[in-house]
Amino acid sequence: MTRPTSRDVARAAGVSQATVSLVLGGKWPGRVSERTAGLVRDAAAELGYRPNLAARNLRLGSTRTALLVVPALTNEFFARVYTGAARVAAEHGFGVVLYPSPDGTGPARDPFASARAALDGVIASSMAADALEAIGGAALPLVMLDSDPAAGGARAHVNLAMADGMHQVVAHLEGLGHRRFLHLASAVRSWTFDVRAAALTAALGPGSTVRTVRSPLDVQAARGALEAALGPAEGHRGDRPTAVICDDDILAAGACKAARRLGLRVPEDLSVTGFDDLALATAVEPELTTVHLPAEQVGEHGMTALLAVLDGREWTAPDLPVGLVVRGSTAPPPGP
Amino acid sequence: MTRPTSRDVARAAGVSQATVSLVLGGKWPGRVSERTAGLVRDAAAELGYRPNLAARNLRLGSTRTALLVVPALTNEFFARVYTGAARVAAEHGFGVVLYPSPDGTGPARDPFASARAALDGVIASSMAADALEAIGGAALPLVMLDSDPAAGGARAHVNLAMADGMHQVVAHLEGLGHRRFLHLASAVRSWTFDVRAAALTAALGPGSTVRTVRSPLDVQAARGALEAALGPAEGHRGDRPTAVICDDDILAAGACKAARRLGLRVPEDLSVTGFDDLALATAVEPELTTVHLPAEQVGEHGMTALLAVLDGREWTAPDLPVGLVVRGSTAPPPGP
DNA sequence: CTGTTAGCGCTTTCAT
DNA sequence: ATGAAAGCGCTAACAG
Repeated sequence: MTRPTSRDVARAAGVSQATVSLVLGGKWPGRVSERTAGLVRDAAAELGYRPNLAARNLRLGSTRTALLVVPALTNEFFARVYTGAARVAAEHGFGVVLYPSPDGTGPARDPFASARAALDGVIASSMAADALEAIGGAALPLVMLDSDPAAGGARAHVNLAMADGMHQVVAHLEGLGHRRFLHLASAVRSWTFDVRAAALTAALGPGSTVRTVRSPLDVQAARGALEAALGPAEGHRGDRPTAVICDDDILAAGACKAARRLGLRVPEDLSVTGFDDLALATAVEPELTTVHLPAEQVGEHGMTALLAVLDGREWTAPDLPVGLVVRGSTAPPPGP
Repeated sequence: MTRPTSRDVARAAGVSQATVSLVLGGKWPGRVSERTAGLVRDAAAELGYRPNLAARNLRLGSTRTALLVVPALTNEFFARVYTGAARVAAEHGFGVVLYPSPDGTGPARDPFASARAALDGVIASSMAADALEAIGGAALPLVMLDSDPAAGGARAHVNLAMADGMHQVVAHLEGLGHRRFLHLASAVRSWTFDVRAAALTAALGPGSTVRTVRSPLDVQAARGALEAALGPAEGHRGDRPTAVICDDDILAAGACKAARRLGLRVPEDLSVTGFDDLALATAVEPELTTVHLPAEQVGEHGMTALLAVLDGREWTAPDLPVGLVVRGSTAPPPGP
C-alpha cells in the first residue's frame, strides 16, 4: 500500500534502477533496447509509479519551481499574471507557487515559511523595490514585473508601457474637450503608480490642470476620497474638474459611485477613466473607459525571462504595449 | 558562493551535523547544552544557512505542502478561500500551492505536471465530483469544500449552509411582496448550484412561481441571458417576474445591466439578489442584496480538516452559516 | 550531552 | 545494452 519507488519498478521489470531512470527520463534512445524500455514503461504504469520529486530535486539540485510574489491575490490582475506565468512554466516542466505578500507592497515576510518549497527563482510583481529583501537575501534569481528597472537585485525586468497608456488617456480626454482633471491616485506608493503620475503631468497640454487625490485601492475608500474632493464644500461649480483619471479600475468604480452620490451623471457631468481593464470595468454601469493591460502576457514574459536567467542567458524585451479601450464612462465635458 | 549545508554550519560551529539538526529543528532542550546551541545558531546566521527542503522532505517522507484546487483563480471567492487556508497552514508549518483547474469544473488535469511539488494532501473547492479523478488516483488525502458530501473519495467535507441562504433570500423577497421570480442560474453544473436550485424551489411559498434561466458565470453572458428572458418578445407586462434571484454576484451584476438596458429600474421595477458578497457586490450601483459567504473561513476549515486527516484524526463540522446582506438592489415590487 | 552512522529515492558516472 | 555504486542534504537511531 506504500508508494512504489523506482526500485520497485526495476524489480517488476527485471532490470536495474538505472535503466528505469533512463527510460522514464526519456534519455534512453541508443542506450537501452526498445524491448526493455517497453517492459519498464509497462511495469511503471502497472504499479502506478510516480517519481518522488523530493528525491529528484535533491539529486538534481534544482526544484523546477518558481515563486510568484504578488501584493494582493484578490486582485484579478495578479490572478491573470499567474495564469500566464503558470502556462509558460508548465510548458517547461516548471511549477509556480504563489506568495501573496501579506502587507501589500510592504516588506515581504520570509516566503519560505509560507510557501514551503525549495525554489529556483522568484518573480515579483508590482512590488516596492525594498519589499523583497527577505527574498533577495536568499540570492535567488529574481525577475521583477511592473517595477522600477533601476532597482537593483533583479536579473530581468518585464514592464508595461504605462506612460504611453496615460498619454492615451489624456489625449482622449483632451480631445473630448476636457481641461480640468482630477487624478485619483493610489495611496500605496509603488513605482508603477509613480510612473502614471509623472506621465499624466507630462502629457497634459497647455491650459490643462490637474489636482491629485489619493485613496487606498478599494471601492469604498475611493468613493469617500472623491466625495470629499468634489463635495459641496468644494462646490465651486465653475472650476470643478470635468474628468477623473484613476490609477486603477477599482478606484474608477469608486469614483463613479461618488459621482452618483453627488448628483453628477457619468459621463455627462463627469468623465471617469480607469487602468487595468479588469472584469469590473464592464460590470459597472456605465462601462469604464480604461487602459487595457495585457496581464497574462506579463506573466508569460516574466516566466520566460526567469527561464532564460536560470539558463544563464541574458533577457531583455521592450515594454509591452497597452491600449486605451473607450467605453461609456467618458464624454465631452458639460457645456458652460 | 554555493549554498551552505548543515555540514558547513557544523564545521563552522565546531560540532557535528546531528547537533546542528537538533538545534535548528528546535528539539534540543535537554539534549544539547545551551552554549553549543548558541554557537550553532550563530554559525547558521553567519553563513545565511537555509535548510534544503528537498533533502528534508526526502528524509521525512512528507512535504508539509497541500494543494488547493480551485475552478477559477480570477474569482475573488477562491482567492479568499486560499487566504484562509494559507493562514492556517502557515501556523502549522505547512505551505499551500494553488492549482487552478484549467477547464472550470471539468476533469482536472494532472496537477503534478503543473504544480510540481510533492504533496501531502489536496483540498478541492467547488469541484464536480468526478473532476478530481486525476488527483484521486494518487490516493492522497482529500478534503472537499462546498461539494457534494455524498461524493466518495474525500476524507472530510467543509460546507456552507447554502440552502439556508437561499431560504433567507426567498423570505426577504416574499416579505417585500414578490411572488413571481426568475432564477438566474449558473450554466456550469456543480453541486453547490444544484443545492441552491433545490433550496429555492423548496423555500417558495404558496402562490409563488419561479422560472429558471442559465448563464455562464460572466457578466456579459448573464446580461445577454436575462435580456433574452425578459426582452420585448417576452413582454407580457402582467406576468413579468418582479425579482431575479442569481446564483452568484457576477450573474447579479449582469442582471442589473440587463435591467437597465430594458428600461427597468433596479430595484423599483425589478429586484435583484446575488450570492457570495464579493467586492463586486458593493462596487456596482445599486449595491447588491446578496448572501455573504465566509470564504476565508471555508479555507481555514478546509486546511484544519486536512491537517486532522493527515494526523489520522476524524474531522467533521456543521455547515458554516451564511447570512443575507440587504442592500439597495431589492425593494417591494412595482404596484399594478 | 554529543558524534557516528545509515538511509530516504533518485540520477549519473563508470564498469561490464 | 545494462548493472553497480556513489552521493545529493537532511534527520533519527544508536553509541559513546
